[in-house]
Order: sequence, then structure tokens, then C-alpha cells
Amino acid sequence: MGAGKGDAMILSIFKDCFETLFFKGDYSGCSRFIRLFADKSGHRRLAAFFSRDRCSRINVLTVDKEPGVNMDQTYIRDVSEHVGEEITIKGWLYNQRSSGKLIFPQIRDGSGIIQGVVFKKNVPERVWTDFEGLTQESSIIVRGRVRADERAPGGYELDVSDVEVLQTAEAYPITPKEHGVEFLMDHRHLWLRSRRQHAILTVRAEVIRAVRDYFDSNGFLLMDTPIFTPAACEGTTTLFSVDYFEDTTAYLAQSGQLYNEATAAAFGKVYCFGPTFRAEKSKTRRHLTEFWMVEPEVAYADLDDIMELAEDFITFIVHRVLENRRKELDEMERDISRLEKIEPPFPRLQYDDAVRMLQEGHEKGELESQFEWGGDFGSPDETYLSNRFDRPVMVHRYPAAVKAFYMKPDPERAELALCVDVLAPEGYGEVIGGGQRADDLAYLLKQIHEHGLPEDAFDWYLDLRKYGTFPHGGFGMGIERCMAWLCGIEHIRETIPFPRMLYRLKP
RNA sequence: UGUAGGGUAGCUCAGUUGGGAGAGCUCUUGUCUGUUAAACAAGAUGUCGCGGGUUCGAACCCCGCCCCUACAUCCA
Repeated sequence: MGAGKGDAMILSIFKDCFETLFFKGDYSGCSRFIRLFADKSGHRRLAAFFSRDRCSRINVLTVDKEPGVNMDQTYIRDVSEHVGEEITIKGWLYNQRSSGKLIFPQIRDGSGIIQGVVFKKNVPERVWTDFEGLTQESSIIVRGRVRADERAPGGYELDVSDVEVLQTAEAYPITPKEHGVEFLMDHRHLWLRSRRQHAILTVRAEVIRAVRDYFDSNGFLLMDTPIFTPAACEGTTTLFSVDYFEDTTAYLAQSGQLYNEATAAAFGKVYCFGPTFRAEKSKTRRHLTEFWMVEPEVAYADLDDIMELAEDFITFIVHRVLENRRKELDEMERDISRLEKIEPPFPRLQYDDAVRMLQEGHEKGELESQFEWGGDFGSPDETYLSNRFDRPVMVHRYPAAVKAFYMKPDPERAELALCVDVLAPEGYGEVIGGGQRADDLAYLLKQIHEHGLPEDAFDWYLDLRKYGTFPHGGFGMGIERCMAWLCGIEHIRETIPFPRMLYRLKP
């Protein structure tokens, strides 16, 4: 049973049992802990309910009210529970249409948008003139009665009785019309308020929560790896450097993997999750200079184990988003049927076979460039491959020469690396890269020398091969690329609140 | 870094033989008791990216620079 369904069942039991109980917030996805808000009577009856051990696996906390919120404030996401009641909404004016003696303000409060109705005849003159003078994004506190109405976007309306204007906003730059990319990016701090961006970033929070829930509930331990690092992890890609006190240069982390190989030896199954920095001068729709990456590392795992983990992990995230954020996906007009097809098993494609596929594509005239065995795939190649399948495709065993120094060579064909790239469907490119790590000291030393890396920078890493070396592997998933695919977004810059890109550091 | 396209009103854009700087939206005012990016009427808005050149005359042609976008290289 999915966690969300279980919660829905429990919530319905509560609603049947307790008249005095009221619910707020969003419980989706929390299978062990539910927080309820009840008055004193409800509190006592809840205690009795749980003493009968009907839901012993659920840890319930009861408090008198939602923390951090005034008792007199109602969030727009909760209005369906307040039909017929007089409520107070604290928020901003999203947009306003008027028609003579009628004004329809659209009010947003971060949790949703509700349409208000102001009849000139039914409100004091001050309220009417206050609304007449309101500009887009003015901050307001609105009082009114909730009513279900088919004509309203969202299905519920607020019959406004009173308004308090905190500030009449200056002319708001982002109008409900078309805007160009540059203008919107310059106003990213305001753009976040608009519907589509709100939906996208709500899904992002859901994806991140799913990532944490997945690893936390599958025996992984969170190990935060450092952001200041002494030298290149992989050598090839460019790093951001910062002054580290006198005479020392530190580099911003481009991966936590090498450190997680150490923590995996200490804790078995680990993951790190944090910002990652790459100073690559690439400006494409798939690149950020600062992005979030989650990297699991598993002791005694081989390449097949890692592929199975990646497949199960991606499926979990897709299911969670479909279950909890369907409204947001609809809001951004995502073709959900494409996501509903994401079920294991994912196709596993050997590099050799992928190359054959690309060459056939070229012969058929479906692919412009001629691909030669031995190279890494370019972006058009990845797109071509991923379009052959309706679910993520796992390409494994690339030539060792095009991959990082720490990859374990295939014992059956030493020229291949035991690695895997997961290509998202619909041309969204590589969302996961990983594989099995080289565990032989002599081989690693040879690789470090051949890649021209400083051996002394890796002395601690090489220690892991001296003191109980072990087979292990893992992968890294870029949150933003995964997001772009899940949400069907053209450009990765919309999947993070404040994107950092080549030539963009502000706002 | 390379290739291609672009920079004109607050926003989105049109503007060719080189000669009067424009449209829609936003905004302001007015009409309308159910608007859905409301509609209708009237009004306001400019360093044509910056610098130089050609010309009687440059948004338009030439040179240099700046900025943006897409793609490629790189990668998640």
C-alpha cells in the first residue's frame, strides 16, 4: 500500500470519529508521523483513540493550533473545509477584473489562489474604494465567507466583507501577459509568485522530499560531504576556486563521491545530498553552475546492484510526484501519460549496442552525425537513444577511456568500464551517472598517473584500497535535470528558485 | 570558446530603394451586477544597446565593443 493512500484512510477514520477535530496542512507522504491540530476536547479523545492501539505504528502529535500561524488566519488550500464560514486570508492581490458594480479580486497567499467577489451594494463604501484602488501584488488582509461556485476558478469563492490594505504596490513589472526570458530572469525574485513557477517549485520540494524518504527508509545513512575541497575530484572538469585564508586555495565541490566511498566503508549504505559546483563554460538548457545532486554509495554493490537501485529510485520518485503533485503537473500542462509509463524494468543497453543503434540511425537518415565506437555520446546521440524507449534507458559499459579514472574495468573486457548512465525519456538527457568503483590499489595508481592527477592529493582515497578494500558503487542524480524531465520543462533554469548560470549571478 | 539569430515605449514585437518612430498589452480616465489574460471608448509613454564612420540625411549601410538567445564542446 502506498504511503499516501494509507494516510488518506487514517484521515477519513479521524474525520468520522471526531467532530471537534480539524485538519490543516499536507500529510501526503508521511507514513509514520502525522501531526493533528485539535482543541482540548479533541486532544483528549485522540489520546483515548490511540490508547486502544488501533494505529500503533502511527506516531501522533497533537497541538492546539498550527505552529507559526495566527488562529484567525486560514490558508487558501484549506478553504474547502470552511464552506459557509467567515474566514480571514492574508496575502497579495494576484489579479483583478471588474465589471461595473462588481469586482473579482484574485487573492493568493502562497498556498493557493482564490477568487473574491465584491458587490458594491453589499460592502461599506470604504471597502469598495479600497479594492478599486488596489494594484497588482498589493499586500492585503481579506475577510469574507467561503462559498462553492462553479463559475470560480478553483471551485470556491470568497464573498468579501472587509479588507485591510497593508500596502498599495508600485506598478508591478510582471503583468499577466507575455514576457521574454531575459526580463523574467532579471525579475526572478518576483517571477516566483506566478502560477507556473509556483507549481514547478512545489514539485521540486516534493522530489527532494521523495529523495530523502527513499534513502532514509531503505537503510541509507545521510553523510554530508564537504563543499570546500582541496583539489579536483575528477580532474577534467573545471572547478570554482576560493581563497582559503592565507596562501591557500580551496575548490567548491563538484561531487561528494570520493568522500562517500570513505563513509560507505564506515557505514555500509550512505548518501549525500547538497549543492554541487561546476565551472564549465557551457550554456545550454541542461546546465547550471550550481545544482543539487544526490549521491548514494553502497558497499559490496556491483554494477547490476547499482542499476537496480537507480531503477527503483527513479520509479519511486515518479510515483510519489504522480501521487501527490498531480494538480501542479496539470497546472503546467504536463503530459502525465508519459510519466505513468515509468515502471521497472528499464531497458539496459550495452554501449556496444547503443553504438550500433546510433549507426543504424545514421544509415536511415534519422541522425545527422556518424558515430564511431570509442567516443562519448553527444547531446543529439543521447536524444536519439532516449527517443527509442518510453522509459529511462540505462546505457552501461562505456569505453574506460572516456570515463573517470575511478571506474572499475570490466573483468571480461578490460577496455570497458563498469559504469552506467541513465538517460531520461523525451530527450531530457543524462539524469544519472554512476557505476562500480575501482577497488584495486595498483590499477587506481596507474589511472591517477595516466590522467595526470597529483598522487599526493589522493593519498587518503588510496588508503581505502589499502585497509580492507571492497567492491562498491553508487551514482549521482542531478535534481534539476530530473525535475526538467518530470515537469516537461524546456530549460533547467526554471527548476531551481535562483539559478546560477554562466553569465547569470543575479538575483 | 565556436556557429547562427537578436537588442526599437514599462512588456511583447512590427518597421527595405536611407527621408515623417509605430501596433498590441501594461498604466490613467469613463461605461457595464458574473469577470475568466474580461469587453468597449478616450488618453499618456522613446538615449531605436554603446562608440565611431559613410551620407545633405542613418533604427536601416560599414567598423569596433557590450549584452541576450539557441545549438555545439563539457557534464548531472
